[in-house]
This record gives sequence, C-alpha cells and structure tokens, in this order.
Amino acid sequence: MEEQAPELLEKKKHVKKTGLPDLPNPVDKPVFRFAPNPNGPLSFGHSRGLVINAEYAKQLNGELILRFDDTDTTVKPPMIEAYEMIMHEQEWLCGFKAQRVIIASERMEEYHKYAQKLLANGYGYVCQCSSEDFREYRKSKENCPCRNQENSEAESLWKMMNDENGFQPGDAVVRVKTDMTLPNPALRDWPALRIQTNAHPRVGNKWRVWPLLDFQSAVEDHLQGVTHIIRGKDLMDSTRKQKWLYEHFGWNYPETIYWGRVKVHEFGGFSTSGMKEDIKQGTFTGWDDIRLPTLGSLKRRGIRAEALQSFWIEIGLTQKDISVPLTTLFSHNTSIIDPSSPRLSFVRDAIEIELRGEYPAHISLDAHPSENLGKREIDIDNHIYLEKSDLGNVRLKDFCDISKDGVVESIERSDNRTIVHWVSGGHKTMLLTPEGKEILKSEGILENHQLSIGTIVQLERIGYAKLEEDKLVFLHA
RNA sequence: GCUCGUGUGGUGUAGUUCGGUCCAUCAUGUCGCCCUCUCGAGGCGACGACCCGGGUUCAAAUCCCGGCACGAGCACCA
Repeated sequence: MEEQAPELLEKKKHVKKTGLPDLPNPVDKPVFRFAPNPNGPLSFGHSRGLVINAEYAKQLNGELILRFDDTDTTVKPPMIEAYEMIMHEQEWLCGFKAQRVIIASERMEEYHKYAQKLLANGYGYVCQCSSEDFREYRKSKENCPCRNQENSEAESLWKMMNDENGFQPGDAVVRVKTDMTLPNPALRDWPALRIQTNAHPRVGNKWRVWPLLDFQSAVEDHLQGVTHIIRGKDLMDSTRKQKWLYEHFGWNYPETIYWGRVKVHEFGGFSTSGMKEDIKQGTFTGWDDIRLPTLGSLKRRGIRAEALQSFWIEIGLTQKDISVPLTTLFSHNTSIIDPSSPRLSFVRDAIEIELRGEYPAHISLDAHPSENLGKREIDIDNHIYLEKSDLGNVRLKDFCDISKDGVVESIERSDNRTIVHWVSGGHKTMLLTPEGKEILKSEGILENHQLSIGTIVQLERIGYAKLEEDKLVFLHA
C-alpha cells in the first residue's frame, strides 16, 4: 500500500478548505440570480449576495442574472437612476457583466398571466378582507369567506382589481391557497398581488395590480430557469411559501442555500431610505460620501473589488448570525493594494526644525520597498517638518540621525533610536477620515510628488489613503 | 405567543454527512521580537475556542435527549 498509494497513508491533517463550499445538486449550467430593489444604489450588505452568486457562476461556468425587483411603488419606490448605477456596480464588483438583466416592472404581462392562471385553476382567490380581518383568520386558523369563491367570481373580481373604477388599493388582494391550519402562521394563504396606483418611474400607470416579492420572484425564477437560489435566511419562509405556488403549478423549486445575518458595527443605523433623505438634506454629499456604507463610497475610498470578493468568500455561507469588524475587510484590501501603493510622507501636527551639520541636499528613495514603483526625489533644504510628538533624538527615516535640536549626528543609522517620518518642503493638505457620522479633518504637510489623482498611497506610519484633487481620503491602516 | 434557524478562541472560519488520524484548521485581532523602509508595510513568535447538563460508546466538536442563549418570519416591503 505504501508503494501503490502512499497518498492514502498521508495524514491529511487539518487542511482548511478554501473558497466556496461545493454547490449542492450541481448541474451542467447552473443559473444564479442577484435581485436587488433599485430604490437606491448598492450597499456593502448587497455585496455579499452579488459576490457569492457571481463567484459560483464564474467558477461553475454558469450564468448570473441581475434582476431588478421593482414592483413596489409605495413603500420602497424605485429610484430611476439606480438601475444604471447598480449595473455598473455589479460589473465593477464581479469583474464581468451579468449574462442577463431582468427588470420586473417590464415583465408584468407574465405576472398577470400567471395570476390569472392561479385564479382560473382555483389555486388562489381574490380576497376582499382587510388586512386586520385576515390577520384574525390567520390567527384562528379559519378560512376567510373569500376562499371558496367560484372561478367565474374570481375572474370578475380580478377585473375589478384592474379597473380604476373598480377596487381601490386595500380593497382586495390575490392570495395563494396553502392551508390555514399550517403550524407556521407565516405560510397561511399568503398575499401574491395587490393594487397600487402610484405611478411607477419606468412604466407609469400602465398597471394597477402589482405582484409582491414572493409571487414575482417565484414566477420569474421559474421562467428564467434559475437552478440555485442563494439568499439570506430571513427568506426561509419565503421559500416555503413559494414552494406552495410551485406545487400548484407543478414546477420544480430551485436548490436553495441561505446565509445568516451580518452586522458591521461601523455601519450600524443606515437604511437606503434614510440615506436618500440625508443626501437630499445635504447631511451627506452624495451616495459616495465617505461616511456611507455604499459600494460607491467604498470604491471611492479605495476598497478594491477583489478585497470584497475574498472577504465574502472567506466568510462563506454559514447560517450563523455574525458580527464582523470592518478591519477584516481592510486586511484583505491591504494585501491587494500594498504592492501598488507608493510610499509618501505626511506630517500631521507639524513642527519645523532647522537642520544643522553635514547632509546631502538631495536624496532619492524607492517609492516602494520591494516593488518597482519609481523614485521619490527629495530636495532637502535647511529645515524639515516632524510630528510634534516625535521630537527628540530620532532617525529621520531613510535619511539621517538627528538630535532633538536638529543637529545631524550621522547619515548612517548609528543606533536603534526611533525611526520617524518627516517632510522637507512639501505642501499643506488635509486628510479626511470618516468617523461615524462625522468626518475627521487633520491638517498636515504632504511630501511633494508627481503621482496622479486617484492613486492609493501608503502614508508612512499612518496607513493607506487616496489622493484627491485637494485632499487625502483616509482608507485604512 | 406561534413557526423556523443558529450555537467552535476577541472576531470570522475548517472539521460535524461516514464518532477515533482533532491535546481541534486557517485568517484576523492582541502582545512581543526583527528590519539603515514605517509603531499602522513586510518577516518571525506567543496568546486564545468545541453554549450547558445528561446519555450511548473502548472512544464524541462530531450521535441521542433535555436545557439555555441568540437571530429571523408571522407586512396589501424586498
């Protein structure tokens, strides 16, 4: 055995699996989907669904569908600019364009077709109970009186729902028949379509009867041939509801995988509608304001798509509710950006020191310790800037040892005194750091450079930052 | 309340399907050391966990039972 199959004797000890877990029920060409509500651009939270679904699609040679679930014009009205923004964000984050893009509001004929089929086959009914009344039936496990209506009656009620002179919002909904005695109250005769009269930003007032998520999503998943649904476990009951619908129609429900809730301490308390309002009020400068948890903000600050990808892949697909610090994402980002981040010196709380003694008038340094990112050419005049708290007998990094009075004691490193960063010449600028709902502004002196706007640099002893026109935006340490 | 789900170091994960090879993986974090490139880069090292209680078994993170804790759904939101 040792000779024939030595690998079997090999202790396969603690090899941590990397990457995504194997997909259950794999098929030749799996179809995945990511279905955001375009009531605003994408946020950090959305990136999980996008990364996971896209990653499986990419690795398994499948397809990714980007689907806009925009059938609510009342509670979460669609934002017309968001469609375009989300498409760009999707491509940026995944590194490829979704193979198919579906906009639910443009698929209403289909949803109506299946709604009518539902009624015609007695799989559902038009319910005229108020939501309060139905809540009682649900609680007491009684059938609501609308449940045993004739098909012809259902048809005329459906017409009334669609007629502006007929039912008004709240007067009637279409429900899917399940079983009112089901142990799980959430599943009892769930609502599939309701009336909305607000204009939809894309299709105006063309429709009155709009599907709810559980119906729209279920029908569309079937129509598109989605094979695997990967989503949050808060949608577990949604799956159970939709399975009743699939059962009625004789369809096969896709394989479903769930993840748990993710809390990011730094991003607590943001909602799409809240951000929209605050931007309107001017509290935030826009969707890419560096304090916001949007993808636009993270991108602007210098978080790379690859970092978001490896971050979510590492977190994986457990159903645990987790709480992750942003620093974990940052560490992924560091390893991606460091090789391409030139070093630069930025002195905050600067104090000017006059140099005395012998020293070169010019030094030339590598912009990066190991990568070839060019040179930093520094002219030394007779004074330099240090951070006030660094004052003392120190080594000016890559330059010389000085005493606390500025006497140049040695060009070579002569002892193990503290190494500090410094600037000669340079120019004043501002470093912006998001701090909760505030922006911390620290003034300082930045080393002169010819780097272009948008470059991510490593400020020595401070961390990474992005160069903007007239300022620096702090990324992370 | 009803229903569903989850519990491995500070945090996130691997291992749980088929009990031993797990005195439990990897990463992050914290601390320390090294470095004429930085206390926030890089290198090295240390620290630190199987929710609790029973049971089955020669053997349990892994199986069974009972607790407890946390989260979600019960919207004419997604």
